[in-house]
Amino acid sequence: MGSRSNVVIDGIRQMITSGELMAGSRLPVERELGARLGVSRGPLREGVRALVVLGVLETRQGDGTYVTSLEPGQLLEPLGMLAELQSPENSVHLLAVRRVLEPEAAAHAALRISDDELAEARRILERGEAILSVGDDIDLEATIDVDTEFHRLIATASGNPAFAAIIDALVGRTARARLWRAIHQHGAVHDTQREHRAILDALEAHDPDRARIRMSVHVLGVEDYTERHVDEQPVDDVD
Amino acid sequence: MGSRSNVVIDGIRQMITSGELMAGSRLPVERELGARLGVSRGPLREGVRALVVLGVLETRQGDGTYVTSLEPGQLLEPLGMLAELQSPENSVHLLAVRRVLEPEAAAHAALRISDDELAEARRILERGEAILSVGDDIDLEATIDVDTEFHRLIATASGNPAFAAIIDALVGRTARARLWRAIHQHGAVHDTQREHRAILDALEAHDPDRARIRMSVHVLGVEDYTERHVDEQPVDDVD
DNA sequence: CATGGTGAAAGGTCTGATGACTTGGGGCGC
DNA sequence: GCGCCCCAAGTCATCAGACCTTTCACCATG
Repeated sequence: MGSRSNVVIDGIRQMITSGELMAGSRLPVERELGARLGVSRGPLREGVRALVVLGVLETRQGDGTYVTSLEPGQLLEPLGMLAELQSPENSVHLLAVRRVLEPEAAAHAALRISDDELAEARRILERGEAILSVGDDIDLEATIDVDTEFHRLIATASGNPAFAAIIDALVGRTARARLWRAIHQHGAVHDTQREHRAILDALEAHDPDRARIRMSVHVLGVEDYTERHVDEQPVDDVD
Repeated sequence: MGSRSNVVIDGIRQMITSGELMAGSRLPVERELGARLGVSRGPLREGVRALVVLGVLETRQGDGTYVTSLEPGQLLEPLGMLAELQSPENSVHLLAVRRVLEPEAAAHAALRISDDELAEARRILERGEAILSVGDDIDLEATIDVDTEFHRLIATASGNPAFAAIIDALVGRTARARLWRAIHQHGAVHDTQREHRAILDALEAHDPDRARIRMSVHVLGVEDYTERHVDEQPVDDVD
């Protein structure tokens, strides 16, 4: 096994679960922590860096190393990067998760969404309509942004940070450029906008059942497009 | 920003998304890769180690560094560790995710579960019944194992690796010792076993609707226990 | 042809030195 | 006395070099 740095990871993890380190706590200095775990600074830094990437620790140069808030949103953040590395065939599997989670999130959101959030959602969809009203030459990037923001807003409004974090990760760029190109080619961008509007209506009415169903239909449609166009050429756009 | 090692992570990630590195590919040697990314061995190793922990890379001493299969199960593995770091208040949020995902996974499993998997599920539940038949002095650890294995088997049998990976992570030790102690104190361990049996019946009948409902009820029950006992004393058991 | 040894190559670890950045306090000017 | 600036100590970030451990392939030997 890649031993020494795993010792570091396990050691720090146990220091947290045992309560010795709390959220926001500052860790001992590198040299001291290394001595305690029986490793030198090299492997120690490797382990710490890994936990930083996982969202468990946070280092501030010139200051020290701290435990993060350990909130779900923080810890599930790396999930986004992992979703991006998925091959198109697996996008179907990830969309299946969305199809289950997002309607539920929408239902929760319908019950507890605030007026401010509703106003924000309206603003997002108005931007979407402005983009579509220009005619044939649609700004695809902007359309994707609108879609992303709309879904994330609902996920957040659900009040469940775990929902929000997972949906956030899955709504991310996963095969999105290719997908939206396909949607655009089939003139379905207006359908998407209409579905978004229907979801918003349900949220405004604070009707969880309608919100759930509208969201289900919406994600199902996206899923259909994905399944139909898995075979198309890959688009390598770096972010 | 924690600069140099992030350069490494982004660099390797882009080498993968750009197709330069495929699943299973071998990376250049440390010194060469470091030279190419403009960093020395230290930060390079930090970045590589982080990607190893995320399940993206795999190092073999004396051999080289390779890209993993990049399958969802592989990449979502670290999710388990993150779930363990959650505070009890957040357990409710994680259980809400289970309540949504597991019934769907059970429905899928009902449609596609194999005879071998059904046999395995029966064996697991028989073990559970053996544990319960001894009388009052129930082996709680073994009971937790049975529960874990049963849920994971169904998640895997769903055929969706993303479902399986996320459920796997959430079914993990999250506040489980405390939870099961509460269930045991209320004499509800037999209820759990009975619910498991009902789920298995639905799977054997390949009836997705029944499987979904049975699983819903089961997880809902667990959720109730959790909500009722969040306030109890924490149990610090290291794995 | 099979088998065992041997060495090159790769990742793993340690050490020391240096740079970059943050923080807090002390000194200086007003 | 008050406030501002500057500096020095502490900390993480990086680099460089050396050595250890493990793996794999080639080759010599039986």
